[in-house]
Amino acid sequence: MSQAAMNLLRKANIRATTHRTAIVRELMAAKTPLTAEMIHARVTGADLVTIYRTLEQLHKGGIVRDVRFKDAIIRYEIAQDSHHHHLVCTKCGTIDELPGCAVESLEKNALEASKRFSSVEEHALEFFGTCVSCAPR
Amino acid sequence: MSQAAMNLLRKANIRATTHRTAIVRELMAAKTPLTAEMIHARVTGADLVTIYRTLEQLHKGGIVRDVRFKDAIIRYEIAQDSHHHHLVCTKCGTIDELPGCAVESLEKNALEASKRFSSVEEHALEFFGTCVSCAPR
DNA sequence: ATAAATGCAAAAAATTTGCAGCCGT
DNA sequence: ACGGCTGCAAATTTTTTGCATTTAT
Repeated sequence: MSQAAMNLLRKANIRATTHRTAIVRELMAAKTPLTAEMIHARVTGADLVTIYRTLEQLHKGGIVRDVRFKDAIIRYEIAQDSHHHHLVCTKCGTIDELPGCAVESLEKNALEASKRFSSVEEHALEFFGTCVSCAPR
Repeated sequence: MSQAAMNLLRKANIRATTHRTAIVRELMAAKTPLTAEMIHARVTGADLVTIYRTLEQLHKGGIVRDVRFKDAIIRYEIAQDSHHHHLVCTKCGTIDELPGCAVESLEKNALEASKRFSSVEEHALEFFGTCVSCAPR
């Protein structure tokens, strides 16, 4: 359980303290990306500042990646999970994780289309729609 | 010049005041999405609050769309411009606008892959890389 | 003992809200 | 005059920074 979280931390040369391990554990257990506030609510005892500082380190260490939806709040998810995208309900916020990603070729196209860039390393793709419970019928 | 801006506003039933017209004019002239702060710097006399309130209305009225990059700042661009995506330099922030979009089919795939959604109305796709001036050589 | 980790308080940055006055129709 | 538009001040929200204390190696 926590063992996997600790391994991730050690691999990134980040000391596996109690708080950090708990934070990574929550991220691993989550089915959707989490905000700092959400993690704070799930990890008792850790100050919100610690959450932010830990997330920053996890991000630099490549343990988590950041996700942006329509609000201006940063969400995080475990980066080791296979690269994927999300589908977000614009009414209730329900989040679905989509399997796989077919953007690789688009990434190549993007680079070819731009005269001013020499490489594309990353992309962010999110879908917004209406989930079945919010759909009018 | 401002005529086009006023037309856009009228079409959305938003009163074409001096500030609003100037805000839309700046957005139309910009080659990249603008933040509220950037617009504030370009439209003299208008309070930053007015910029925010205007952008909210423009967004609701379908005149602008919002764009998110890696920071937590909301950017806006004219929505009537053909749907496209951006390539952003992670080092210096240079922004390139990419022509066209081939995500339509992915959108269909997204919907098919999700059991909990009944429609996909929108997507956000941004590419992050390194521009030629930032590339090591 | 040395460097890192944490909490608390405060600051900063982005955005929103309340309210009173102004302005156009 | 009426309702919408705006500015100013203040509040909120999210995130960052400073500093002193605790903790781990």
